[in-house]
Amino acid sequence: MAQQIKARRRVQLSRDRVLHAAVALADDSGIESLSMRKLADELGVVPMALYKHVAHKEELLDGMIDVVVGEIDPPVTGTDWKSAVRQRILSARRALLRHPWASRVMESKTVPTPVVLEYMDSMIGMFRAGGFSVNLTHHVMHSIGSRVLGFTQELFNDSETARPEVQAIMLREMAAKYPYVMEIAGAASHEGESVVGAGCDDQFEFEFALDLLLDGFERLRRKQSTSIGT
Amino acid sequence: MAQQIKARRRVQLSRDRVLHAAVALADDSGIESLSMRKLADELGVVPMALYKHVAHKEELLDGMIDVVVGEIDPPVTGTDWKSAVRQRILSARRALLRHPWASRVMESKTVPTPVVLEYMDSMIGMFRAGGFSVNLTHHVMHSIGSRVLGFTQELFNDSETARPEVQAIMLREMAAKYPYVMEIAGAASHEGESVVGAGCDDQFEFEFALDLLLDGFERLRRKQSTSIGT
DNA sequence: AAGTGTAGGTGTACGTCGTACACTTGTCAA
DNA sequence: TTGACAAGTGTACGACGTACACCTACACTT
Repeated sequence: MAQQIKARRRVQLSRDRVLHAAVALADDSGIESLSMRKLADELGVVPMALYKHVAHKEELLDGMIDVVVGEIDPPVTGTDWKSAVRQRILSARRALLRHPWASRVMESKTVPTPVVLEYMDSMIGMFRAGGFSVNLTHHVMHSIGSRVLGFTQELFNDSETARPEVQAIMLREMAAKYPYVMEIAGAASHEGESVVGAGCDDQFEFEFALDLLLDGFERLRRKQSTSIGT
Repeated sequence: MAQQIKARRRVQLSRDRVLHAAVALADDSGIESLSMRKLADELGVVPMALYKHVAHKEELLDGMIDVVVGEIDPPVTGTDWKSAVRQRILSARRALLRHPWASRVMESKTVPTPVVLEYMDSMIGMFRAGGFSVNLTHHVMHSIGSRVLGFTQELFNDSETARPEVQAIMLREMAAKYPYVMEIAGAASHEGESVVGAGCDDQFEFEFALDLLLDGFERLRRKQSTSIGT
């Protein structure tokens, strides 16, 4: 009784409530008009209250991305790699269409969150399971590029490298959690001194995907009598 | 003499100088730390002086994009469509690598500038000249997607439609300046009431490109003994 | 029942941002 | 010489992210 009268000062804030409110707000007012102050307003709380649940706005954005990525369906099982990958990518697309700001926010990030890495890892796993070699999978992931989400480009940018020892520890951790990601990263960077990244030739990857598309175009051009090529 | 002593209060500002200074600043401090005030500083001028040359920050960003797009080489002539397109896209890529902020800024725009439209138009023209039908060209442009620049997706978003009469005039103007763009836009929207856009099935386009890639992947997977598929 | 540590919400304040608006100045045509 | 007009200035305002000190209510011990 007494408890009920004192009652919660609303529903009680939580990281999750903050994140979901932020996503909703961005969905219908646009990401550029999402401010800590408006978000706080929406939650019936003073701006600084949010900082008990997220360290700063950047972290809020990270969390929002994780919410979106969390909406992507897990891989379907019991089919060939192709339709499994296809369905997954279409599910990702649906999530991004629901939250049009998301791809832009992702593109502005340099370091992926664990949730994003997890998604990437399982995506890579689908190709590996489908019989793709490590190298081929690597190129193929680059080809898909923004189709897989939009952040493939510079997954590992080595600009903010920690001290080697720390890096080694992180590496071991990562290898445990994201085996497929590491497999690819490792294959690409055997000779380089930096353990991650830097071994991947961006230019090559770009042209690989470009030529894949151009070859496809040429094939279509040559038989332009199908319904699609009219 | 007297003129020389009075002398220019620096080199004299101009829209061009403003734009290029902005590009330079974004290039080496990042787009998110580019402010009107810092830009003014850089130019040895008070912030409000900039507003005599650009209406607001949005227009500054538009101008900056135009500068970047202006750096893309014109189409080479006297080859087959494929290598012409290839070289052009690689040139676009070089421009975007020089200005990493550009693709992100483009993605945040809903309406393309004339310079961008001009680029698109000439790109489309290359496919048409290469023997691609209007429809096929349309799909192919979508496939290339972010590879062509990053703003293909919703070139014509019909959210901010003007009154029909105005629209008709604009349409005629556009048809004169960007014939290839209009050809494609027209083909895609014959039945819809809105004259531009809305007649293009985004989902279809997405799957078209996706399948093109997946088919290419499958071909590669089946003969994984080449140097690339190891 | 009284005390106390702590997680969660508050209030105030600062520096930065974009830009409205009123002003000065420097240049050139008449 | 005048005076119009384009270019640069100065001041000011509201919105933003967030540091920092504070308060408050509950979960514990004792």
